Amino acid sequence: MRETQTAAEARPYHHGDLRRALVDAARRILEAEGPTALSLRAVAREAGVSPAAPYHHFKDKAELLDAVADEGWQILSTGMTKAKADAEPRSKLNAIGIAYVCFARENPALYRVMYDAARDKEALPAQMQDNKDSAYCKVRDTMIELGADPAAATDLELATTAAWCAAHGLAEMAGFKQFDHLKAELGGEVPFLRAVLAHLGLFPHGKPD
Amino acid sequence: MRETQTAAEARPYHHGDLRRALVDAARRILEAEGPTALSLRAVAREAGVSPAAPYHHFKDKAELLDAVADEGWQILSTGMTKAKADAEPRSKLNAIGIAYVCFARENPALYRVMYDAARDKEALPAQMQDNKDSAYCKVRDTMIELGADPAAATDLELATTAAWCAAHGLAEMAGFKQFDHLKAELGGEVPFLRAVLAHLGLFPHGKPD
DNA sequence: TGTACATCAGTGAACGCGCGTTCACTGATGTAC
DNA sequence: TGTACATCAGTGAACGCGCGTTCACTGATGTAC
Repeated sequence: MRETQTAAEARPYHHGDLRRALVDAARRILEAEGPTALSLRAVAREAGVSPAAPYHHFKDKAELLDAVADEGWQILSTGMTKAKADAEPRSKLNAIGIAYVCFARENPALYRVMYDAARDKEALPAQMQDNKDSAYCKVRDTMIELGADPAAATDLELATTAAWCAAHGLAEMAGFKQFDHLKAELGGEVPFLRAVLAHLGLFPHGKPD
Repeated sequence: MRETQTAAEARPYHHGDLRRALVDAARRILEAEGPTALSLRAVAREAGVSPAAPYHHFKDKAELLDAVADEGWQILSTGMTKAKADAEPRSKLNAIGIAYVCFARENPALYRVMYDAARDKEALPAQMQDNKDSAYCKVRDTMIELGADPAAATDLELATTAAWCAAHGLAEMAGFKQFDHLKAELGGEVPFLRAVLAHLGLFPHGKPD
């Protein structure tokens, strides 16, 4: 398996799949040192190539970051799909919400890169609204399954947006120390997340747990 | 009025209130060029002093940023107080929420600095939980006024947190192009914000408008 | 009221740093015949 | 199957840049006598 290769490891002159290796290296840096450490040079270093090598695979730094962000959205989408499949019908939306927030909490640096990339374009990635499998459509379709009226298009979009906002807000806030005592009181981070989402009304949960 | 002075303007060797001028300069840069342009040197330049001058007033860059963030929290708090005072009793919470989101949307760069500073400390500013006049306490107290049980401490905190998350999430999402058609359909940005908050259930509104 | 002097709040030059990007190059690969 | 050659994917040195911070300094201020 090549994707966990580190800088010093021997490799032929031609890499084979440097593009892939660079994205992986970027994710390793994100996890270990956070978003501020994510420079093109650092990524090349981590992948064990010269600072110029990435330019054969990405036009510039932004394009690399876009690729990293893209992968993040895919992973998130997969996690949401799985969470939905595993949940009982009535708690599907709740499960998706928890999966979303947990992804953000487990990959905070990656999550930030995803949103920063989106902010630069002033748009969330196109796959969100168009792609049938996108995270956005998953939330919307689940709302319909739970009884939302698919004919009331504006209302449905507003509800989906509201749910997304709530999850995003919670994802960004959940790390603050202010909430440590609440987490302790409720028995952990996930119960805390569930409790906050429950207060947001949008996330009905069937039988708890 | 000194606070709008620009770099070239004549001024005596001793500035008078350089600390104030630096914070103002930082805010001008934020508004004009965004958070990535906010370097210590740029702030000094904008204030019309040498790059070393700020060090007589701030230990380092982070301390200047903290001061900027602090001012942001104060302005936000003031805006929320005013919004609450102006609203009818039953729509006070809704008014506070709108004021919060509008502040963030009108000062996006400042808002980001505020949260980045908080993230670095892994805590929202102390004034939030302790200070009777803080934004956090304002939301909580308003919830009590609207009928929340002040004896159910955990539940009250969860509800306040949920409201905060929703507002923060909306504040960060509202700028994306995806929502342009919703804003158009609903007649502007503020109606859109109201509609999303309404879906979040936490923000009861008395008579609309 | 004047003067000596400590203190304060600036200056401007310099430091080392890591960054994104470009360039001329070279080693490896694969295709045409 | 062997060879010529175009193309691809690397190298490594160099570019200019702006950054945060430090330093020895100096001009202005205010206080003690």
